[in-house]
Amino acid sequence: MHSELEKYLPAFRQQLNKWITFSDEEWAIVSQHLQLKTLRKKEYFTQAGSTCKELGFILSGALRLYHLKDIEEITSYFCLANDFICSYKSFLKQQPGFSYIQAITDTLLITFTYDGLQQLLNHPLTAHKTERFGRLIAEDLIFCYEDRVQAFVTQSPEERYISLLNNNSRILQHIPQHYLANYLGITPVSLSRIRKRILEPGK
Amino acid sequence: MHSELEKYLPAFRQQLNKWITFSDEEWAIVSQHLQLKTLRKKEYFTQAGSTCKELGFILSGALRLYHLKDIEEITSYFCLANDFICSYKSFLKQQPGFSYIQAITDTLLITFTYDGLQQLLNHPLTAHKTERFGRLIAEDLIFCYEDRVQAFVTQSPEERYISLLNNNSRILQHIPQHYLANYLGITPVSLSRIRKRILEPGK
DNA sequence: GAAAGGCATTAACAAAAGATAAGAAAATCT
DNA sequence: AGATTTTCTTATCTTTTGTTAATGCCTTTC
Repeated sequence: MHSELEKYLPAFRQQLNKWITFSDEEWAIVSQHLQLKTLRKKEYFTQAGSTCKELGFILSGALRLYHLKDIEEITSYFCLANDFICSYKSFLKQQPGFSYIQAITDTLLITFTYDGLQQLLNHPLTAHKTERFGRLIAEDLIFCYEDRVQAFVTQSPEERYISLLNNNSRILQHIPQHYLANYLGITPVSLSRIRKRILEPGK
Repeated sequence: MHSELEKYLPAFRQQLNKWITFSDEEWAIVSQHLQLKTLRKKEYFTQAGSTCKELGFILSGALRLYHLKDIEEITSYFCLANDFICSYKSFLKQQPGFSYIQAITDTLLITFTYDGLQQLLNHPLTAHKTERFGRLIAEDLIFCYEDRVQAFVTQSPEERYISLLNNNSRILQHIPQHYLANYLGITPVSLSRIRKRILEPGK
């Protein structure tokens, strides 16, 4: 039986080589626990109050992670193609989380379920590499957070926006400005002013 | 031969149970790779430009992590007793980092060297648990960063200070205010004003 | 014990950000 | 295409923060 999923497996396996390389034998086991998931624009990967049951890898599309403050949605992160996406605390502790993860555009993902991952962590043939894989993914996220916290601590909102322009312009494409403003820790109105300041250096 | 280190091993092993429990046999191997390290106030655990060679666990004392912006020191994090401390990116990639980690008070640590940890990761008796231990430590750090980034994105400096008072007052003791101000992403002058606003709600 | 340096507070001013509202531009829907 | 949201910009006003500098307190140092 050949599924839609199989079309994407080789590309996914290729991407995983950034972290870990599975042998054919190992891959046969790992790939049993993979699923394909499609999200239409505005659909949710996970929501506050529910437990995140999957770790996703984005084949195409974009997602945003947000929280509610009072009744306002505040976007704190974006994930694009070839990123992993997860409400980590909720997923790893298997307890209800506080994050919403929503598709910004139609999105295609490959997912591990929590149970599938536990099986891989306990299977003698895959335990070691899966454990290492989990560690490496977690470490990558730490590097990312280190940079992000450092930006908040050492830079002004304007400086943060400029470095986003220079270093991460991938994020800027296709993402509404008011989400970006949240990401930078400011209001949409303020981001608009910063943009104007940068574009009109005279005056 | 009995060393100073041995005095602290049982307490350390006890603390590690939060993450992972080593059998006596495993512990015999793990403990071979541990070292005791003392830092006097203002001494460095690691410095920018050099590669962080150790992962430390704080038995007593306090450290701050800071970066240089221009010529100014900006404190982005604190670690206290029973925390792990490391310049993670530099340590994990074994490449020169950009962080200074300095003792705020006299500090006592137990350390793993990078090489020691690699040996544990490759030793058949300890590989699996050490790999998992590394993953769990990394995950804890992620939970911590998740909260920190969310604070920057959803809260004003004043709100961040108030939640620090309520949730993390452990950090407030013994730590100079100008370091705290950096941690909150504001200037020391501004923190002083916030404190005044809170203490004098009238007016 | 006196001097020196570091640290928190306060003040005054400039710059930036938040809040609110209104209007323009763009995207979405039927 | 026309209509309806949604998003972005602009304007006004208030609040907060940054900057610089001065003061007083406390700790360290000799």
